[in-house]
Amino acid sequence: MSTPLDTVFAALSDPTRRAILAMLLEDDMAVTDVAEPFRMSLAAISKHLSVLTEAGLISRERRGRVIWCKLQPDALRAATVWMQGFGQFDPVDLDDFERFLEVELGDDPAFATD
Amino acid sequence: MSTPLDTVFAALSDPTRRAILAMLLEDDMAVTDVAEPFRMSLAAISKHLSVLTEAGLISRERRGRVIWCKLQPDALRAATVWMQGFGQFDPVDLDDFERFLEVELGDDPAFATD
DNA sequence: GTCATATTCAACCTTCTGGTTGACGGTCGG
DNA sequence: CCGACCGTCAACCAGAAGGTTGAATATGAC
Repeated sequence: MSTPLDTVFAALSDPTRRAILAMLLEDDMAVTDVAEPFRMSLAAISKHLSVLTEAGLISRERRGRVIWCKLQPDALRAATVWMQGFGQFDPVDLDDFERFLEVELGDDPAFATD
Repeated sequence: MSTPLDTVFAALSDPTRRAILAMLLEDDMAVTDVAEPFRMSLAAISKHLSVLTEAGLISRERRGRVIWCKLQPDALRAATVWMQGFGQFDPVDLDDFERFLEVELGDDPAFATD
């Protein structure tokens, strides 16, 4: 058996999946477009999207030929409750977050920045 | 290569490790005492503690024969920054957190409540 | 209907994970 | 010094994770 918290944290533990979430923060995207910047097969990305869907972090909706991926940030709520219980967290400056994301993407070996 | 965020989220994805962190929230503990409530070997718990140490979530300090485990909640900061970037998080009621922990412990198949 | 596009499925491989057991090394008590 | 206790290490195992490729499916365009 695995709790929601298990699957959410496990989903977040992969840098490719976090990069995908960051991309979806901008806008909804088709699967093919999500896959484009990564140096791995479409099938691999499709699997990552399944993991994110299982965790409730995104939803997928078919419109015509295209499947659109949409962020579902509410799934992070339980995880946030858990973490905040450990205390002492200052409110976060969103500019920090932007910079943070850039560094993270740069660090993802599967993310083609070139 | 794996980023700090990878290892922190991976560490948190296991219910046994989250239970250990919750126990350490109360007080520092010796390894043997950490292991006591779980239905698994001491060696297995030792491995879990290594994972938590690698992630920076706890520290271990030898005093005499006994190794004391201590929570290092600062390691959660980067993860918290990441998650809060995804928005809309109300401040958390700590009573909720207490109840949450109990439910979580009850759900961990390796945690002997009997 | 046919062809191209969009996405998943299935089989496979390799590496990582979480557990086991048994042997080992450090430290205290007598 | 000796025996008991505390914790880790090493070897092993089963299963999950993350990637590949190639075939299959579904829809839209013509």
